[in-house]
Amino acid sequence: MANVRVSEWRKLPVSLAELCIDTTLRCGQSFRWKKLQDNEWSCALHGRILSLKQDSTHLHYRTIKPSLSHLLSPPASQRSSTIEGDGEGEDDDTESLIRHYLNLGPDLTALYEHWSSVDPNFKRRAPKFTGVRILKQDAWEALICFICSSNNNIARISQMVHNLCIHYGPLIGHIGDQPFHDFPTPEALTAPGIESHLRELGFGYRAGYIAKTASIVAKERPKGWLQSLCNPELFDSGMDQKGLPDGGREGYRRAHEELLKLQGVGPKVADCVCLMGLGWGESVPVDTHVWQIAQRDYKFGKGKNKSLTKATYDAVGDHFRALWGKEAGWAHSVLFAADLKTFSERLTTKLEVDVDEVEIKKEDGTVLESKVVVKREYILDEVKDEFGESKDGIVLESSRSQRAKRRRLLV
DNA sequence: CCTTAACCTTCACT
DNA sequence: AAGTGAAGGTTAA
Repeated sequence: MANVRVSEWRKLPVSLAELCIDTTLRCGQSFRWKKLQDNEWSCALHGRILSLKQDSTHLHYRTIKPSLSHLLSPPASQRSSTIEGDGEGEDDDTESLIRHYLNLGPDLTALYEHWSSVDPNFKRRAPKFTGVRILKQDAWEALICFICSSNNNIARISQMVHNLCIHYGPLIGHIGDQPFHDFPTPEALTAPGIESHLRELGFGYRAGYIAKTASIVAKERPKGWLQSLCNPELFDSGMDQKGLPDGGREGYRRAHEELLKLQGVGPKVADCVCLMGLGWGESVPVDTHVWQIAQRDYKFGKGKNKSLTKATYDAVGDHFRALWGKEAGWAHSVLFAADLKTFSERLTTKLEVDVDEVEIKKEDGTVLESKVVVKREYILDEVKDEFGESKDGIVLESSRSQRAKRRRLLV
């Protein structure tokens, strides 16, 4: 196998309120992280495989880098293994990469407090979704990933992105037999015949969008064009709404406008790129989920804003910017996460556990089998308007699958 | 400016 | 078991 350098585990002090990787890496803002083993997340970034895990007080990380020294390395007989120990010294830039990518600067606890103080709905929904941090992803990767996201679900988006990386991105290394590729460059995605190939790979109509957008970015835009749309200012505590215009700052509006000129990029995708790739905190992507949240909790969907037209789209964003302030898109992502089916189990709190003994008998009363069945009762924690019918807030089954599981037990 | 239909594919649910 | 609808939408008419 290839020579690689595996670093030791290192750690940064981070509380779960400031960052919860299990939520942040699954909430649909990034699509390449893989959970390989016991709560260890890995992804290829900037020429290395970065692995993360966390406990209640620290974020732990390590890297696997391809070794350049194999060109002049001693014969295998003189080495104990192909894996060398912690090769990095003081020149390791991994910590700064992590701080940047995970956007560890902002005081998330303070931000949650602010959003809670101005919005009772946020205050009610957010407690079970703490530690949701907006990542600073590569803008090009975010652009292509969110082009893939149209009319799609997170599982398939992740599969499509994986396919992109496998076929067009550079191989960085392996963990076990799992290959890790970095995200392909715009140039790589202008390869001849890429559209039909992507169609074969199951991208559907998005194949054309990706091919066209890659071509525009690689050939019709100056180098560094996408990065030039970035928010230049460092994060300031950002809780002042002063100086935040209705439609957001000028730089944000310009970035959004520029992105709309690409293929397969509408208002929602452009906002995702602005928020997660370009650092514009006031960007509020309004998708079907957020539209439903806006109707359910913020009185949208009536009168002038009956359907999600462009005008309504802007009105929803403006409403949230006025309510939450400069980092409105961040607050929006917390509520979005709270609405994902992936996390729906968190909305139900175990109320009690009943243990029943069930006997299976023949007609004559002979006991064939006796087993213990655990019956769970759930109460919806202050959320009484979704996830199943609630009777006085009490729901006997949290989901259909729960019901099916129990039926299986009883048979 | 608003409204519709078409667009690829997968998967859970009926 | 085949059919339907929705999944972090965008485009063209």
